[in-house]
Amino acid sequence: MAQLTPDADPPPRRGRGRRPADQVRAEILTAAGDLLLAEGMAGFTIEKVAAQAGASRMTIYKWWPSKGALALDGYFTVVAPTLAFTDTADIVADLTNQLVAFVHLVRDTPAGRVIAHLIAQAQTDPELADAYRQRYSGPRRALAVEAITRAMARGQLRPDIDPESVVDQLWGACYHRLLVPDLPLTEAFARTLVDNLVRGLR
Amino acid sequence: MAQLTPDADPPPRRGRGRRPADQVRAEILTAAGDLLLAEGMAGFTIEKVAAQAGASRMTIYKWWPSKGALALDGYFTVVAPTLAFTDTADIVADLTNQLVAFVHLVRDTPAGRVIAHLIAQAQTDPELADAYRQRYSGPRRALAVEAITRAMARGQLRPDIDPESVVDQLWGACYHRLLVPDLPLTEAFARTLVDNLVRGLR
DNA sequence: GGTTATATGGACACAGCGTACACATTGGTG
DNA sequence: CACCAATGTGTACGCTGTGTCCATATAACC
Repeated sequence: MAQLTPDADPPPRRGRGRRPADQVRAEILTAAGDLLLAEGMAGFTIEKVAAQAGASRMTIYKWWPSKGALALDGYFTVVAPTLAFTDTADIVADLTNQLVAFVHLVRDTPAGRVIAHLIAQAQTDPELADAYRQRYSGPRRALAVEAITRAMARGQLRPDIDPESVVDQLWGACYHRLLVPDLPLTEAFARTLVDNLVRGLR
Repeated sequence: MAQLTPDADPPPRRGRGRRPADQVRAEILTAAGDLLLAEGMAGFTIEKVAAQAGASRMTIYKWWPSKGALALDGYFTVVAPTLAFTDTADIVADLTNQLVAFVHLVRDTPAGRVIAHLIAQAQTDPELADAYRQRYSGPRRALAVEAITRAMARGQLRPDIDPESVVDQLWGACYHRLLVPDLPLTEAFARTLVDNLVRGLR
């Protein structure tokens, strides 16, 4: 996961006094991220994080206001958010590639479940909801919107469309299948989404 | 809410012995639905439901396997699922009307928050997830898919499109804004979604 | 070296879940 | 009508997790 050294099992035993703040913080964050990937938000507990980090719960409560805040920080610590958006001047190819990559991230790695659980938790945790929007969904939306806007300027797309709504119809549709899996989330599905939108249904 | 008689405040006091099973069941269900609309899944507690229904927790545990199951049953009891899909032979108008109605349901009634919380809870409650798919999202999807399929047969839409993906790009996009409210869920948004898809982006 | 900041262990009260047991009452059976 | 089984009720228990407080130990800083 995020362990550089294979230090394996829970840190053996810890003395009582103060330890370097940054070190403890880092250990808590990687522990939080690991636990999140391993169990999702279901088994994500302040107590477990503290135990796995070899820290005390008090320390966590001092630095993070809510469980959600800690989870989000831990997630970012472990997954190193890859926020790249390749821009090859072919908007259809770019959207397709980006969407297919997202589908694979969600389907083939634990990140999918974690994202689903974070969104779920955000429904009843306003602080997490804000943080998630500002630090994750917001930036990701912005990248897609920029790409679409550039394509509009290049004349590849109609100039009067609303890029934000397009984002919802591509990524939002995938999130929908992630959160309410009536049907599977496949690469073919991602390609169909782009095709539907670009060509139109008529 | 679901009270036919204004019997108001919590059932005063209850004797100790057995009561008619159906009656207790009904009282628990309306209590569950009311509580859900009032507080959402956040404050939805077996104990509160039992208190409001004037029943004992044991009874609830006997009949419902999980908190989610009870919540879903309660929700259906109170909202009387309006599963109508007007079919006026004009698919664009039908989709728009249906989607706009959905947006208003989600925005202007407590049902929106309840749906969001149910989906959230379903992320960590497999039984609820199954029940939600089979009893709610599944049937609703089916209605939209049928309408789209009929429109394809009538020649109003291309014959080679995948109706299911269209559903995700309309309703799924709305769910996305409900669950990750980066941007508001408006009637104009709903109309834009239909327009984007039908006309195409080029 | 002395002071301050901070991590730690331990204890507490509280909420909610899930279960168990004894008792009360109803519904049905004979 | 008498009895039995089914089922709701009250109460209590153990468990997990939360959030808070305290005293103590130790690092970091001046």
